[in-house]
Amino acid sequence: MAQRQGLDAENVLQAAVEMADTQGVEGLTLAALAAKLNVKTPSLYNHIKGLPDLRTQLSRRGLMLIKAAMVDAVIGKAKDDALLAVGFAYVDFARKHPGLYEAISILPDYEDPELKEAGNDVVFFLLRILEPYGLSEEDALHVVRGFRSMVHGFASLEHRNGFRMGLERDESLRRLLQTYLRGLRTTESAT
Amino acid sequence: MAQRQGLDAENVLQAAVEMADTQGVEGLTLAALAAKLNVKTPSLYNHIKGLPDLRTQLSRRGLMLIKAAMVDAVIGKAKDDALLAVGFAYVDFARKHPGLYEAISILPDYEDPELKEAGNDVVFFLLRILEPYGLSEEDALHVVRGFRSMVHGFASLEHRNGFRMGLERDESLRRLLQTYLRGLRTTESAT
DNA sequence: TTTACAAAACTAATGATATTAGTTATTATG
DNA sequence: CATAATAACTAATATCATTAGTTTTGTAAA
Repeated sequence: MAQRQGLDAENVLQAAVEMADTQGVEGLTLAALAAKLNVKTPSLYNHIKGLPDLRTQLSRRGLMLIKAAMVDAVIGKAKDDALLAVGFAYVDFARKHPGLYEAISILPDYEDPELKEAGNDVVFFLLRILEPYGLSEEDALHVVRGFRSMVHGFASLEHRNGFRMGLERDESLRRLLQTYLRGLRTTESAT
Repeated sequence: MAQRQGLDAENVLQAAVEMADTQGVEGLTLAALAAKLNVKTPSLYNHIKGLPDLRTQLSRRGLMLIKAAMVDAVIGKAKDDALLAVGFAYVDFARKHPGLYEAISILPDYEDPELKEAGNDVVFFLLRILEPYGLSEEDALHVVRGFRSMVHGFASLEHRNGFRMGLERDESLRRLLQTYLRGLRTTESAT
């Protein structure tokens, strides 16, 4: 016994991601993770600080990946096309990585500086997409909040089986975003 | 010892609501709840089936109360005014009862029939508010999904401290809903 | 090649939690 | 007043996370 399994921090995080995506964040326990890695639970502490730390790492990784997906989606697109693509990329990420998405949205540690920065990154990214609209800074920030609310709300409800009617879900998202964007065109900023 | 505390199911649920609203759903443990009620942990099992059951009850109670708040908010209002009021009632409920709101949105038991019904109730309520718009049934259902996504997303992000810019949050919500509603006015259903 | 050190795994122990079984005490009812 | 229902209790078990201290293993230096 005591065969080395060649674990390292990245290894463990990878396994945690898989486990979260299949079992949900609730189901990600150190006991189960250790079993998956053919190791006793305390051995994990050579690679992570503990469960809260692991969850924070999960959030960071998730935020990094979802931002990458949004950046990728927007290549070669501008204005409404770009925003629509970003919205779908966001929701698709949540579909493909439910565990990571939970980790993002549950946000174990509000004060983690890396998480704060990654969050701000996303906001700045959205602001840049909004540049061509020529909004004031304040207006743009409100729009960013609105956009985040829409896509997060949609992804979150969908994840929880909140949409039970037999109705195309992609179509619902498309209409939501397009209706909002249409409203934006006919806007005089505040009412 | 063994003084009766006069507990019953409603009592225990009330205490659980308070604890969830102050400590968060995570912080609601049977051990802490029992301590708050001056009772040993196993005594709680005379009034609840267990922790999962308690959480389900919390969800049911939350859904009931948030629907009541929305119904109340809409009295004497119609169309855009009504929808705006409902949106604000929803978000305000989440602000006043963060624990109950968490319980609603985490949805411990997808399959609980009472929860299903309460969820459908909310959808039907929204559909009735949409009646004056004269939408087709399909269009209306998409709008309901959109509306729920917006208000849930907003409430959820706000709850998680997702809005860190120093910007009026009520104003962000107002603009989000109004922009969407404006888009709805200029719509030809599908694109 | 051998030795020595760092790191990875282990065992053992502790403390929190939920849950179940079985017991005692209290209250209400016949 | 007696009895039955029930609310509370104690004791026990199982699952977690976590810490301390030990053993093993791999690697790098002598």
